[in-house]
Amino acid sequence: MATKPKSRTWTQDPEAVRQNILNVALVEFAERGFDGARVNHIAEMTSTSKRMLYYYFGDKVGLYRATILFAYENAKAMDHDLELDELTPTEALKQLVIKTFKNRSQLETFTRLVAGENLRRGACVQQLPDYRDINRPTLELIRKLYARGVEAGEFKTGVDPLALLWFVLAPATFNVSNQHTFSAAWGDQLHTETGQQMLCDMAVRSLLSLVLAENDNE
Amino acid sequence: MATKPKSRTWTQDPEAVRQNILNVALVEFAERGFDGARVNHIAEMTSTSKRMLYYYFGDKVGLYRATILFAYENAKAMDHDLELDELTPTEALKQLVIKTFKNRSQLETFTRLVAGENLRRGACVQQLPDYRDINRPTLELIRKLYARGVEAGEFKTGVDPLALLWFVLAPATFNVSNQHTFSAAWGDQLHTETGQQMLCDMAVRSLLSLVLAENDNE
DNA sequence: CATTTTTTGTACTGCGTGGTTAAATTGGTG
DNA sequence: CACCAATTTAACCACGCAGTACAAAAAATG
Repeated sequence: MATKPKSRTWTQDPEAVRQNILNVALVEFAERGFDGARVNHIAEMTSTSKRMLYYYFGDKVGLYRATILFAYENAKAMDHDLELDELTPTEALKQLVIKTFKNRSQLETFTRLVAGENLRRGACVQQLPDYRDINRPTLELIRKLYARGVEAGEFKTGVDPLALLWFVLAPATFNVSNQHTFSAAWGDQLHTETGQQMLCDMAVRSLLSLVLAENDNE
Repeated sequence: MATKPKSRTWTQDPEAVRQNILNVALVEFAERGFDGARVNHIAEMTSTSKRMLYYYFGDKVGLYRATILFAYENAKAMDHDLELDELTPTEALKQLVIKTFKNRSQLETFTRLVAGENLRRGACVQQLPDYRDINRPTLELIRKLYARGVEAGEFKTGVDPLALLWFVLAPATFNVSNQHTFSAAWGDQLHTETGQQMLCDMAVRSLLSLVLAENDNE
């Protein structure tokens, strides 16, 4: 596992320990939620001791806060591999929906963490000063993409980019964060390989229907 | 407040007590999640004592289970006031989306409870024998509606009713269960009166785009 | 009224929790 | 080595938690 600070320079150590703790905490908080998470359990899973959690993060809430930021950094790192600028607006939007949809199900941990934070009514993220900054690029991406589509005559005017973003996130998020009650209620056909393919495809089409100019096949 | 049997006659009313407990427990579980909920706190809010919680429901999990069933019963009661049979399929589907969307935001408590249960990976609902039965009518409703639409030539064929249901629930659910992180990230314009109106309208249009026959533009 | 059965209140318990105390260990520097 | 500051360990604590023991009071039954 994480090779413990047995090396010489202790100055670099704290960061490795911090990362180790955050990685473990992320899993625990995402798995059990803030209230369900146990500091003791997190401590046991790290390669350091409980005292170190408090040494570095103060208390449970402090650790939780740091974990959320950590999770967003991780998640945002994935966003960067989107290369949408070279595609036509329509194709780019399509890809964005698909990527988002697949990302969220890969990043189940992240999605669960966010769901948990919503259950807390965003108590934590509201107090993070740079939360908006973290998320700004996402909206900016869509805004530009939409503007490009309008300019190219592919998209109709008057659509709110924020609402567009909302409709990109909604299916992708719901797909993960409600899968269990949905499957339990009506079966898990939609959470098979082919089911997911279908949902993703439908998500694309339904979103495009909101932005495509009317005269598309005329 | 519920005038409890203080000194005099017992007024043997087990059912009322049960209901009272469930109402309080629903709020607590929805508010704080299973792990965050406190049996003591629930007890204090009822007009009876903690002992009765255990008398009627065994333990915390038992109470939670009963609460979930209770919440579903409450929620399903609202579903019944939909009178879709007299509308055209297209209009009926439209109304279904709108009603679902508005219902979910009214039933925030219910939605939060479900979100919490998903964080538990549906551990509870999976063990409820009649969970599927409870939810069956919802899918059945859509199935019939869709069949009616196909028959009337308004809907295209080959659409999975389950996926349709999924796309009815996704925006309505996301709207509630992710509102806090979304607002914190990009502002709350979408959660104002007009914003909600817009989202609801877009939800309708995007869903219809999935089912309407191609020859829609008269 | 005596007896049994059901419903409620009081007071408690054992344990796991978040958090802490205080000292030991380590590496760097003279 | 002596010394200091950064780090780690181990034992510890107060408290809140889910759950219970016990039985009084009300109803049901005779």
